[in-house]
Amino acid sequence: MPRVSKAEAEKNREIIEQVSSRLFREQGFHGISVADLMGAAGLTHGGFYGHFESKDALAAIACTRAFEESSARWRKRVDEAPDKATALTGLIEAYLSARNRNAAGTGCAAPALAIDVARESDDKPVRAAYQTGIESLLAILEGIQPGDDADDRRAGAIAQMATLVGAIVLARATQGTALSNEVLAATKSSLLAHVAEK
Amino acid sequence: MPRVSKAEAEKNREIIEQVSSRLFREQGFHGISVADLMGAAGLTHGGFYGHFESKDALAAIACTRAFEESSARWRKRVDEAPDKATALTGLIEAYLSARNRNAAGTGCAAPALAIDVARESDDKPVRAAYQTGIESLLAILEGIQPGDDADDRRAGAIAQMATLVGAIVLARATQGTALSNEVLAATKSSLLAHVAEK
DNA sequence: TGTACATCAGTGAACGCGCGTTCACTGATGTAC
DNA sequence: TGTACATCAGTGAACGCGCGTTCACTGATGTAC
Repeated sequence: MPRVSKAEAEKNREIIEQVSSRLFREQGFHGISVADLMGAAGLTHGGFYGHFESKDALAAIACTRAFEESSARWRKRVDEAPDKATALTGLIEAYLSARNRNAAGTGCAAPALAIDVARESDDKPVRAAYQTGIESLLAILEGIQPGDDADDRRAGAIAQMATLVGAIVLARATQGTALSNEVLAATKSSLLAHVAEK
Repeated sequence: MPRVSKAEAEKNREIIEQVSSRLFREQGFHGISVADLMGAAGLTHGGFYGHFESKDALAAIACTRAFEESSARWRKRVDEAPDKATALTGLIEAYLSARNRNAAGTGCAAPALAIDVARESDDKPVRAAYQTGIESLLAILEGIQPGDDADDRRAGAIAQMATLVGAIVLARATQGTALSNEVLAATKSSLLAHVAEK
């Protein structure tokens, strides 16, 4: 069924991006092919280059979308919380849940794409997209840190981010073992204790 | 030059494993080919299956070796330190250095292979190798934690491990930017402050 | 509003390429006498 | 110690396959009149 309406073509592009954002997080940039991505979007592979310049270009777009998803979810949580401390503890608990560990495709982009991005060469567009994404998550975390000193809040947010990302990465690598649950539990209680102290 | 002596063949196998351990950490299990691994070891690709059953089998061996390298380095540091507290702070500082971030191939296997391992299916031999490796690093970290309660020491070691791994993963994904250095610095001072409190 | 036709979103075959793995072959090693 | 020969570590061509990307083609869409 060739020559679809302009509105439908735009919808198709939207679906490709959405599906890619999920599948790249699950399987990595090189773990899923253009043909599989297009197939998951209900299309055939040939039409891909009508929508995107290259697979690399789509990777950057998908990376940006994945971070936007996470940012929106974080921001919503912060807005709905009665105060900053509640927002922070709620965010930590949700992040370090079995649910988030088990669903790399719909979970935070930071742990899901980190190593893929690290292995891409500096000029690949996905690197800039990743950095922008991390900064936007950090900005939210900074906003709910305790304390008056902005530098301290940023440093605290960065350290928390590292812990959250590391815990998910380790829990996923050991998924299915007792250690995996232990990682989530121990990290969660450490972070929450640290927050409670302040 | 076919039919090399038995001793030389064993040395070749050793070189392949060593080179693979480095290159897998740098580029991931699927980021480097059998032919490239053999080439890096000074051989041609055809001889590979005389040494290993499959690329997956080598991945598990290389993963184990990479963790053994890290464990040996950690243990040496602990043995040479005047006390546990010094060992722990020294280990944290070395781990979160630009040097370690820049050298994925010779650095700790935990952050380098985590996402690769997470994406392998459960029955792949590399998953067990990764878990064993993590446990051996955790055992060392547990041994230099402050406090009398063994459960607390284990939980503390796990949380520290998550933070160390997350910081390196994030620093590598943002390598070349100011944020990358910021991640190392902020995480280091957070961990060291936390240790000093105890 | 209806007709004629240019546009172009999507199709599927094809491109060159690199992958993991296999295999017939080579010739030095290791062994039996 | 020397000789004859079986062994087998390493070579390089070849296998089937999947990859990212290109392209001639199709036929509904969108537009000019």
